[in-house]
Amino acid sequence: MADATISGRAADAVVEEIEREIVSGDLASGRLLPPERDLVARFGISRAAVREVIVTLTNKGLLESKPRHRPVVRKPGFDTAFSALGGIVTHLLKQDGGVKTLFDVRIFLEAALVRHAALSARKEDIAALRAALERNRAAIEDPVLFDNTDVAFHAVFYTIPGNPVFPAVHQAFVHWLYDHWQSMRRSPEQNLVYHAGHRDIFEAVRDRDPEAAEQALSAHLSEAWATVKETFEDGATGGDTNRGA
Amino acid sequence: MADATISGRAADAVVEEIEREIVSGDLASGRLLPPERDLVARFGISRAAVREVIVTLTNKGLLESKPRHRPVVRKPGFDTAFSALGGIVTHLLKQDGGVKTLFDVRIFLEAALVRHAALSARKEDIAALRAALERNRAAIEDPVLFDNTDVAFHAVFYTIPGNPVFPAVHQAFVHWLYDHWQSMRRSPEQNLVYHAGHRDIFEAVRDRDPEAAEQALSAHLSEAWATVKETFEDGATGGDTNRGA
DNA sequence: AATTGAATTCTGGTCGACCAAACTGGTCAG
DNA sequence: CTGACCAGTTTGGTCGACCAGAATTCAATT
Repeated sequence: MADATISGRAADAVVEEIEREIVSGDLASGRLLPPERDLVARFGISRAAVREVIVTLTNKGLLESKPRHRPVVRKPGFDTAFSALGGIVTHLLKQDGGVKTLFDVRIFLEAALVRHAALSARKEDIAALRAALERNRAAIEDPVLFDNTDVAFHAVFYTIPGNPVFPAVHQAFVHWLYDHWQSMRRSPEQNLVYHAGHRDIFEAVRDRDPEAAEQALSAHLSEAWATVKETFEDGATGGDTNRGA
Repeated sequence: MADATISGRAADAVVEEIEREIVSGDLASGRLLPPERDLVARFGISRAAVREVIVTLTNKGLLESKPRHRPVVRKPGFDTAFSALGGIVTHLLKQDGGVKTLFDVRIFLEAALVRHAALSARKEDIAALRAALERNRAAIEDPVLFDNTDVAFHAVFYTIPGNPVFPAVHQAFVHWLYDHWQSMRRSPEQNLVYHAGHRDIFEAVRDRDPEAAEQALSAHLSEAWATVKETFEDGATGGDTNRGA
């Protein structure tokens, strides 16, 4: 499968070995990978092959290699996994309805999360939402800060299920959509509207009304979409996402 | 970003260029990538660098390179994106509660999908579900076929929203969980139970009852989880055992 | 003694050459 | 005329060497 990719190269065995060592903790996260030459000696392969191994592991997200430095070991987390997607998704977004497609997914997922929150949020969760909402309100005048608090507010919903995958997904969404999101520099008036959306969502959740919460979330994001959309629909292809297969 | 992650190398510029060409269609999907030497000549870099480019693109999922053959261009799709995750997720699953974490996500997402289906499935969708259910019923005696029809039944829900991301996600789930999934499920009696679960879900969707649908799905998958769980909980959650392969 | 800067060494980046498998075509036997 | 075999070419895989930037060390100066 994914590991054995499709290769048959000598490098592959080494890739698996290093992967094992990283996962098992023999190569602790944060540590530096041994110098390429050491690996050459250890595995009896050429430097080029080692190099290939490093590139592969880097792309897999298990290593973080800066231009001229030793690669740093990074134990994989779900967030790591999603960041590995980055490259491809970036291109997918450029294709026809890419952004809309992704945004739709976000709406869908977040609607479910909000519903879930309305049904099973604990007191602490509600408190966290309230706090995030307040910070969001306080930042209405500050474009940048509002942006951050906006993201933070939504982020809370991704943490409520307590499953590490959701925050990772959220992070990925933010990352991927950030450019578009930002193209439409927000005005205080706009922020006011968004904040109102957040408030509606919060209140519905607080009142334990899943339907209303989902509805509010849906309305809020659809609204946001309508605004974002304009930023890159100067002459769009018109194709509307759906019905792909 | 993925670009910037490793960048600094000469190879990076080439990676971006090739990426562009693939996305733009200049390098059509299915075609073979030009020989490495051609690229060497064209970009004025060494063979090793070209090689690195190819490895990178392969890992990104834009190329499919078999051991001793010319790489094949693969236009990225959302499915491609998820398959890129494979390597990491495979390892994540081996860590402590990895499988459960992922399975929970599946339950969560699929519950939302089922609910969505109950609310907005079209006639064709219902018909597709009915057909899938029937095929599933007919296969109760056949372990392998049942497996396939089981997956196929669930798959229908992922297609209903009409967003290409969901089928890709489903495919990824199946891929990642398949091993565990397969460790058990092989008795007709068990299949009977599962089919009943499917039927309950279908009927709820058909009757346009989102609550019941979600409930049925949740029960069905939780049940499946309970069974799957046993297949790898012989010793348990705590110590992470192995080193082994 | 502390600091700084230059020389040394270490390490990653790049390259060109060599090897072996795959592909091509052309020829010869049936 | 057809098909299998063989040689030449193409092309990917591997390697060792060389280059340049980064880290380290150590000594000279303040």
